[in-house]
Amino acid sequence: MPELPEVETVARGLQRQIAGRRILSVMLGKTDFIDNPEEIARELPGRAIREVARYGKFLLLRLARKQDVVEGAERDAALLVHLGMTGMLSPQPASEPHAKHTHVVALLDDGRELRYTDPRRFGRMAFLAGERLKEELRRFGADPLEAGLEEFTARICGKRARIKALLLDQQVLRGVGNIYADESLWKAKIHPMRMGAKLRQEQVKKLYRALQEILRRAIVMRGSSIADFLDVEGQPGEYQRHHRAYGREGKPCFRCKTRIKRVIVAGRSSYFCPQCQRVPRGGKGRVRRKQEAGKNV
DNA sequence: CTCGATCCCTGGACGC
DNA sequence: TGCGTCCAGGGATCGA
Repeated sequence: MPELPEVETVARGLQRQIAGRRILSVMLGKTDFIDNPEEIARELPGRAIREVARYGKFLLLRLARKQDVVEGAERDAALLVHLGMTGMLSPQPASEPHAKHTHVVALLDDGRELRYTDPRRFGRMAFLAGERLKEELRRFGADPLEAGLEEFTARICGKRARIKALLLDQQVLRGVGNIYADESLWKAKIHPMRMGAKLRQEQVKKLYRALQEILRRAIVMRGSSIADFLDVEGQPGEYQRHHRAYGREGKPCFRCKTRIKRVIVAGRSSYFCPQCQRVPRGGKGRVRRKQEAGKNV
């Protein structure tokens, strides 16, 4: 499940491997996860990949303009790739057989192919340029590694939603997913159902630091490989060994030995320590009472 | 504004 | 062994 550290890992690998290469041709398989397949097929061939960067959970392949376009001043063209749950983007020798679920193949000018494989097709791919690209990027919130404490605080405290939902909301912060949300909440000792706006400044600061530290460490360890994440070279990440909450239901908390619990918050599994991360006073209970009161059989 | 529900999709886990 | 069923999960969308 590629989140910020996994996508950063892939972006760095691609930057090393394919920056400067030119795309010669494109072959498409299933295209239901692509915004506009015809545009991809038309726009990619002839363009050089200037740079590969991460934007939230997106890979941003910044493309040079086509050789034969003299005017038109089409600046900033990019291929946006979201890996979804099971997406993978990696350059391989053209001689290598295509893996199952390979949906996009771009032949590069060094004889390799940049291949996108994605069994579940929860990913997304789009070619965007100029104003459309800017517009798309504007939709997302701050990068948690770039935001200062002040901006982080404003974003977390400015909305009335549960902290878990806020961390997962890409318009609040871009790049955080289920794993790193749970891990940072565990580290900061905050219950996932707490209302973001009701956190004390001290807790917000703790969360901010926990999130940054965890993301940085995870990047160093090339992300978390749970089911099938592999980097560009086909290597799994190592950070899953350092998970303290995510996926540890029923196992002892690393701090207090209490069994880790799992609840659904914002529609997602949320793992937390019921001892270290206390339920907000009245939070859960009040909601339940309200629901029961409204229901009359 | 915020919430839950639903859908997308496939492979893996599980039960018989 | 093999089949069916259930589930995970990021994000879009819709109705409450």
